[in-house]
Amino acid sequence: MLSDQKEYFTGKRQGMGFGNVSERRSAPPQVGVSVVILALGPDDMPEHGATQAESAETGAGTPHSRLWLPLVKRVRQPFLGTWALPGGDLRSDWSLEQSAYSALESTTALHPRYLEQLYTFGGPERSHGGLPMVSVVYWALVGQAEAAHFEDGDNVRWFPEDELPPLAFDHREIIDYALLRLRSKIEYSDVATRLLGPTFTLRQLHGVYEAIAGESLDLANFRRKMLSSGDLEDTGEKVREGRQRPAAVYRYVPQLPAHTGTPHEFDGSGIAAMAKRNERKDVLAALSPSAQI
Amino acid sequence: MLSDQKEYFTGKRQGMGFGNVSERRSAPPQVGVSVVILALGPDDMPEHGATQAESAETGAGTPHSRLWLPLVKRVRQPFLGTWALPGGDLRSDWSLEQSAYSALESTTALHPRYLEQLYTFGGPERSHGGLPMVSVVYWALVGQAEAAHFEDGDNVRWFPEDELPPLAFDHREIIDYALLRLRSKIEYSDVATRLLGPTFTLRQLHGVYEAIAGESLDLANFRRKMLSSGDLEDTGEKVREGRQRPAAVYRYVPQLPAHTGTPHEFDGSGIAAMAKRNERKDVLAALSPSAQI
DNA sequence: ACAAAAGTGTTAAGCATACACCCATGA
DNA sequence: TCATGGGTGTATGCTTAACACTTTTGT
Repeated sequence: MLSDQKEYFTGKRQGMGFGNVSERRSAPPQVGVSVVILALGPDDMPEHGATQAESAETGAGTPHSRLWLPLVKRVRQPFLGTWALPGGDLRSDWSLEQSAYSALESTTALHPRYLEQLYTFGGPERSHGGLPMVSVVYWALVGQAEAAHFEDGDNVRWFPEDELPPLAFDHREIIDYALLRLRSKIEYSDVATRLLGPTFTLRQLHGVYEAIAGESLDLANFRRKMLSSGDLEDTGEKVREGRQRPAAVYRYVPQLPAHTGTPHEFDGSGIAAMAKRNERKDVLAALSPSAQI
Repeated sequence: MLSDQKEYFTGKRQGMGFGNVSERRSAPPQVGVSVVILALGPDDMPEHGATQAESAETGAGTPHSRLWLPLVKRVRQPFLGTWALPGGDLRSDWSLEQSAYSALESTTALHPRYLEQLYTFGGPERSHGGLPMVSVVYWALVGQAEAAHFEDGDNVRWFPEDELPPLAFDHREIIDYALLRLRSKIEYSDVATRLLGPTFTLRQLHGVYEAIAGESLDLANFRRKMLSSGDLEDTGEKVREGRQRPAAVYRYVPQLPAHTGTPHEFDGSGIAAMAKRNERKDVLAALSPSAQI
């Protein structure tokens, strides 16, 4: 990741004079932040109409959208030229969340609808010749509309979750873990809504669940379960996705603003500050998760 | 942006002399590790026999054991003299888990039966005049027998979870979060067994669940549920706790060695290394969790 | 009218809960 | 033989899952 490479060179340049290997080994590690950014891919975007119909024909394959994530190409050793997670430094005058938000924003120009600490990775085996590095990793969800821009930059490119290139450091395992967390969390949390826009039809939400869970869910029961949760509010609008009967459009309105399982997330204060700093108040409103551990 | 950031920080670090407050604020924070250590308290230790019977008489109060945790008294500013979580430095030649294990062991001389990363805390608001600090926090469970020693040292003391003294920094919130995680995890994981010894009766296990969940569970149903999980193996032994019929003794034997929700825990390799280093192989065997996220 | 998707109803199976009951043991 | 905890049986209610069915819309 970027921060890994950076620290590597920082150590070299700064001339701290590591006398030998053992001295360097026992020195405290550097810290950085990385982000696994997830968004629904363009495969079966309902907007694209035709794709939807023909993919439904396919017997065996799942006609679901896939998850995509942006990676950045490393411009330094180790792993020069290899794809890696977006990352950056930890600033001590920012919260961890803010640092993660900043890393996300500066590499992808996206604004997440969800941001949560994933895990902190460390240990000697992940340096690969660089300086020892502890990475506080966050994972983020980006809404459909935002992610639709999908402007692959020169050093940033989106990849589907199941067709990842070789990755630097232990970033492959980190991504796998993020996907695991997402798949786990979708069953008892509201994260699915964060991959769509602020409003959505039940069929869209159903599609997200199926895409992420990887199994097909009875639409009728899904509908009932969702509606009985009381967290979906009918906007009154109707939208036609295909050529048939229009579907009701819902908005996610958490009834009990419970915690997500991580501290700091009772409110989105960290995000709020970030959003404010960047004059994007809408992000603020979108980020008030409600779920259980 | 990232490269801007990098140069920025590189320049700052090089001199090592932080000129003023704003420069110090933007410098990268230090990293450390802390541990929330939990064990069942001596309140209603089944071994003590008599206590068990009389506490059952008490109508309103819960006769359950309480959770206790060891705290250390700070010998530096800020918060000099205040109780705080055990902690230590991160060594770059150790895994995070090993560093946590080491911090735990060196302050309490205990060997945990469970160790898992809790969360990483950071941000400017937690310094309180000290250096900016990022704390990778682990939580640990210690078995009944181990914890029974309970030798309060000069600077280490055990406190019951519901009678904590004022704590340094944000350690109170950290502990609360650890308890939240424990209470959440006990419902779908095997963590309860880690608070007892390697073998236990169903009644003992039931007691742990009640103590942690805070609600009373039907013993008959609890028994069925546990046995039907297939993770309990009858050792064939019988033990009398009171003066009545002896109870069967079980051992926890996870059927599917699934993951706990955190990476690195698929095996207890980090712990294994630590245990080996300290010539305590039994710890190794005890640490192979099986649960879900 | 027909096709396709939106949306509702109905029933069976499974699981959790409550609690009645029998069994084993020492005093 | 009695008290106490160990251990089993069973009825009830709720949730889940499966799928048949009705409704709405554009063609």
